Amino acid sequence: MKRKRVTLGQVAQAAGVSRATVSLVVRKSPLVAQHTRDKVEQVMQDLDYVRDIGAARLRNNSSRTIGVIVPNLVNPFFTEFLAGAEQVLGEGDRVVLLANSHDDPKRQSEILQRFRGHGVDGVILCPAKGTDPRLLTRMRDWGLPVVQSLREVGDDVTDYAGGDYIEGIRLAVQHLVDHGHRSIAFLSVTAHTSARDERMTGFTRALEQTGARNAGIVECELMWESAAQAAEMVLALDSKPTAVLCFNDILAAGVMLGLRRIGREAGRDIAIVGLDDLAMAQMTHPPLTSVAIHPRKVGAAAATLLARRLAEPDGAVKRTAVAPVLMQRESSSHKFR
Amino acid sequence: MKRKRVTLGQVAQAAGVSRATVSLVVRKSPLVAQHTRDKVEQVMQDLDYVRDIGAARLRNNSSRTIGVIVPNLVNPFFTEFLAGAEQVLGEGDRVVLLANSHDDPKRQSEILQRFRGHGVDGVILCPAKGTDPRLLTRMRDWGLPVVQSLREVGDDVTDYAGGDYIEGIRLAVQHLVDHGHRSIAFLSVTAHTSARDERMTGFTRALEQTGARNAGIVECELMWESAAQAAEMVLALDSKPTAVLCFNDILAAGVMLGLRRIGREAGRDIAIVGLDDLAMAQMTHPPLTSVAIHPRKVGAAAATLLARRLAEPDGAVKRTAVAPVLMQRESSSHKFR
DNA sequence: CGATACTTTTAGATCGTTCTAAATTTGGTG
DNA sequence: CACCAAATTTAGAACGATCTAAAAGTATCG
Repeated sequence: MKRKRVTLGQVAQAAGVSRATVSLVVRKSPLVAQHTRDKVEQVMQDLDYVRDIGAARLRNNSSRTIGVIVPNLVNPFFTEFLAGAEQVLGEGDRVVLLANSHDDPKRQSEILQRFRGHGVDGVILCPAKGTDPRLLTRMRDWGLPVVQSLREVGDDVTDYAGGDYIEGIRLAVQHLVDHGHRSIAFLSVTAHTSARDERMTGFTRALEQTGARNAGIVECELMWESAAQAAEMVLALDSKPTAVLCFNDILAAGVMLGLRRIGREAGRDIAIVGLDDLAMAQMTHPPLTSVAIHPRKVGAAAATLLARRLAEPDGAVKRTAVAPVLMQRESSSHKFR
Repeated sequence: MKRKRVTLGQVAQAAGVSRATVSLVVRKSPLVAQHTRDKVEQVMQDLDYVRDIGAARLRNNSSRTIGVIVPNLVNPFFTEFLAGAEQVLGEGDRVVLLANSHDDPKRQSEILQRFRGHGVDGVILCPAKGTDPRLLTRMRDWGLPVVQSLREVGDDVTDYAGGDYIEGIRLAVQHLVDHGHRSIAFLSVTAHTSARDERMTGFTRALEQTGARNAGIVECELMWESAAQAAEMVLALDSKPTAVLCFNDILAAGVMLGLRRIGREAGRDIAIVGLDDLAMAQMTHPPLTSVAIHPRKVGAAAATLLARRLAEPDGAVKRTAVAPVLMQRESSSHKFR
């Protein structure tokens, strides 16, 4: 029942030219005369010819296929990122091979092998936590171009696109200080990733710059339930924070929920600020002040970097940082003093 | 700089056997003697051989690649779906080619052509709104197996996996009636998809079964802002609904927000029930009663259906419906009478 | 020991494209 | 009209796997 493919050869025959000529037409080479081009294109239309990119790759080594590996397909932050990358890659007439590493380096390796087998031209990688930096040199040995994104292992060994969390946190802390807060706590996560480290340095640095006090760091898992439970621990801090800066919006939403459970209201009793500015930030109660990181733009930037790398394999390593923007809402709007 | 691929031939040479034998080993054929198998596998390890699936497909016509087309990569409902499909496909050692149709049939066609060019074994399709049913017969002519999912065009012409919205809405209406509601409004969307039609029939049918009154149907766009605005229209209905059933959780969250803006509180002044039970349903204020549709399970089911279809191309058309579950929360917990 | 029946292995064609190098056509010129 | 350069076209060998059909190796048996 499986329909047979229409091949270059069949088109060639029908158009009365050679296979090579049709191939040139397909690839829009300027070598072929206008009137043959027209004829061949007509025939391709008529026969519903579709070029077999796999067969082409066998010869010219370009599959127009990019592997994208994310650690979590349920986290909207990563799906926004993915959407941005897919968009740009699609516009470049490339196709996305998607896989979810579940933040597991072993699975991540398997995925890479699979991608290699499929002949991807390059990979956009949000490295799983605990990824061995040597993975990147192995990939270089394989001749497989990588762009890291959102997270990073190794030092400047690949191109990288990310949000600027250091600046993002500075914006958030500045905002809190402007509203009279002097004692700020940070709700962080247990998992160690570059994303976490970056935020931590951002936090200490911002405190130095503004002169506010570090009211303590509370850690929880990257799930809103866990953050809700952490609310008590935050309130129990000796330094009595008047504001909590959260690792991301999910934790921020969780902590607001937890606060309400114990009779406190974010925005009134304590200021809460998130990071990421997911769509949900506008729908929490109260609406959540958050720093927009624009994951979609980051995804688009990663795709652009990779496209450039493919065009120019030996160019200098490049980094792109998307500028963050503070979105002020009610969870931190009261003036404190 | 591009590293050369290790080929079957090189492995064969190093192991002192023919290419054909190595090919048999790769494909785990029982024909080859244990001791040659061991030797060859050792050599493959040593040389870091990776089988070129593209080249293989050229000969055996199976790329182990599945195209997945969703209309929206930002909507968590679809990303959960995607996660389920990716999971199952990955376990079957297949790989996902992902694309976003942005609910545009034209773009959807282009994507299909591209997928065709890449030699996908099959496609999981959530058809864009306005998809011409003839698309499916065209795909059949191409010999391209499809499973439709979540939405459907044409009548039983392809396999289909979806949530059972009719039953889901019945559960929701029953729940509301059990809590004393007699006059129920429906907040729907303007876009015409099978998903919408199914919910509408579900609604009328559930009303018949329970004897509750249709308090009117309000339409808005599929965005929470739009739903927030629709809140007033709902309250303005002549029939004074005591409960609103919403097309999905996004609209439900939006309408709760809109209600609060005009001084009403969901769960106290009016009951709100959503559909889908996204993660956000637990984080709204108040927490949202919703009917879980389990998009991840639907995605997994779609992948399973497609796998079966590939194994058995001429089997009977099959449908899978995932059973919905009511998740009762505070947005509808008060008893009315 | 030769015939028979497996079990393993293999040579060589093949999939649909692109590449290389050469052949052919076209056009201009003296 | 013969000749050279430029423009166009092409034959045939790749690419890396799998398939077919047949060859080579082993064991069993009378």
